[in-house]
Amino acid sequence: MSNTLDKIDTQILDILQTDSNRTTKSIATELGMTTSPIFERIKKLEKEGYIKKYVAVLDNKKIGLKLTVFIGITLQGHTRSYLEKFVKEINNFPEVVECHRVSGNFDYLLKLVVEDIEAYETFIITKLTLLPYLGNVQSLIALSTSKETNKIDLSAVL
Amino acid sequence: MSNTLDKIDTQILDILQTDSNRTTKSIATELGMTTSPIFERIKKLEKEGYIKKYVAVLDNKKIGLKLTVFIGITLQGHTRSYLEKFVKEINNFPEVVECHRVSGNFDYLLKLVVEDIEAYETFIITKLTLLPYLGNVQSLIALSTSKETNKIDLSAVL
DNA sequence: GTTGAAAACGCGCCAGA
DNA sequence: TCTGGCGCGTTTTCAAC
Repeated sequence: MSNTLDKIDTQILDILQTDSNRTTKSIATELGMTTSPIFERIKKLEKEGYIKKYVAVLDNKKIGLKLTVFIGITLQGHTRSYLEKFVKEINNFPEVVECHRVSGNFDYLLKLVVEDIEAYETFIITKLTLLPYLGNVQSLIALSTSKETNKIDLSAVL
Repeated sequence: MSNTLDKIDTQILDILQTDSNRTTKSIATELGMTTSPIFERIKKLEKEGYIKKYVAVLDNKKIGLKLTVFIGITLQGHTRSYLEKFVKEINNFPEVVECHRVSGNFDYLLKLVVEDIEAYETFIITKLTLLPYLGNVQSLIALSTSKETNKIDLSAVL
């Protein structure tokens, strides 16, 4: 069980993060191998956690969630126990799809996907601003999105 | 072909955006139905574009891409043709996983996934700052990420 | 919508190299 | 570790209700 990925592994990962419904056979053909080793490698990649899960990617806008917003937050109190509580609360909001602790001009950066401006305001008023020790809050509303993927660049790690 | 989604559709979408390897049978059982209608609905959701694709979600850090960075960018020139060229260039960088045109203190917000601080600096120096008309550039480096998903909140659109 | 069943497909196993 | 092939299970399709 080597701890590192070879070229074939990264090629498999690259294919699966583009389309996880590809059959082992079609992957095998593309990589010039047979199904068995490809199958074994995929299972290994899953078992060792390189592949976390398989998901369907939905069309947010078509479904009715038309607005993406990023919110930069500065906190006034920084006690450890409070930070944990703050993060826990934030993570429980279903509108919040990402929560990062960041360095720079903010303490936290959130990414939200909501229906519209109203839903965004509702979130701010009924959820976010109820949290204590909130300092500066700055929103960046996505007017348009030219790229949005979670396909990461595996060529960098080859 | 109704233009809107009913409760069963959203339940199916919710299941699939959590785990796309669920069989139609297990979904049918969970929702108290038989496989056939579930199968038909899934195909319809795919065909009509509610489901865009199926992908494997990888463990960035385990694979060696340990750093997530958000970059806010202000441009100095705003001619339409330049904006299009700028976006096109940005979208071609494999490190960039998201590019949003935003309102607020920046014109664009990028999300990058790279190996480490060095790779980030390399990106800034050899790619980003070569683009003309670049104004203010501000980076937010993710120190830790407590939530990162693209599972959107379907309860809002029910 | 449901049921049931048949066909096609891909998975997973195994022996062999 | 890869090859190739076979059997099992599932998916998918297609009847009829």
